[in-house]
Amino acid sequence: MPELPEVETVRKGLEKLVLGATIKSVDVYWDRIIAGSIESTEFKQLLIGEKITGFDRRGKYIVFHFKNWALVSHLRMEGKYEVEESTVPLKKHTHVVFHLADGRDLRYLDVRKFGRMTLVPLGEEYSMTGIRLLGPEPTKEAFDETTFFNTLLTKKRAIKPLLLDQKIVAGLGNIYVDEALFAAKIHPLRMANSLKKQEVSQLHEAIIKVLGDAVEAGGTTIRTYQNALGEAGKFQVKLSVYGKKGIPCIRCGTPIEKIKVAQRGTHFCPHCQLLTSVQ
DNA sequence: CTGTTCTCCTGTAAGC
DNA sequence: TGCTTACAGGAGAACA
Repeated sequence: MPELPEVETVRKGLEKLVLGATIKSVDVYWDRIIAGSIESTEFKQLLIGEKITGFDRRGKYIVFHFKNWALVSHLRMEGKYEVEESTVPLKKHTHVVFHLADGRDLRYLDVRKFGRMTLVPLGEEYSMTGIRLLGPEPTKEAFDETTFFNTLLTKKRAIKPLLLDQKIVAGLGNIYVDEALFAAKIHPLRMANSLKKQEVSQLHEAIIKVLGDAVEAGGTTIRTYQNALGEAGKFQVKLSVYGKKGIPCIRCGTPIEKIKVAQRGTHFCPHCQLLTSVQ
């Protein structure tokens, strides 16, 4: 599933392939993909003749910029964009097609139909629901360690679901949360307000590193992209715990365990990530 | 206000 | 072999 690194890779791919393109018409095959107050009928009308002037990203949201509008797109679990000549037959699970003036299509596909795109007047893209309440980007510059520590002190909740909440820090999903907690040697069920300053410091560093490394890995394959956006990068990222149930921990050899935390599959090393805080 | 559970979706894998 | 059931999960709504 796309988390921040994959979304950033998709953004770069879109920039490379369709920046400056003009939309000739739009087809929507699954109305619920189009969210917000502008519904699909109006959505299709308003985008006719609009030129894509830029692509931005905030957390896991991709923001298309037009002269008068912004299109905020969230891929959720399995959303993806593809660029094809408009003569190429549509694949199964194609829900939105932007026909471009140059004869190509920008197509949105999504097997589970969880993804959403919202059209808003230019200038309102960062104040809309979802994007407005996002925490800082997980970078050294934007993500302040002291603020993070102080926020965690006020939260009586397990650390994993808290990190999945995009209000604390933007961009983490189920995979990279497990990876960051493993890197910081913190058990996913530890109460946020029980974490010591040193642990929060390690976690802060791990989040920045895990996501940063993955962004870099995604970026290395960008040149190989032709039509599909955001797929190739995944192969470059090597994971330590996610999906490694039963496999020896790379640090201590103990088999990785899988449990459920807040309905999510959660992977951790029972030896490196102790629940009892004996530090 | 805070924290938890439910809901949306469909393909894949497991179970009988 | 073929049917049924469990599972995967981001984020917003509904609920406690």
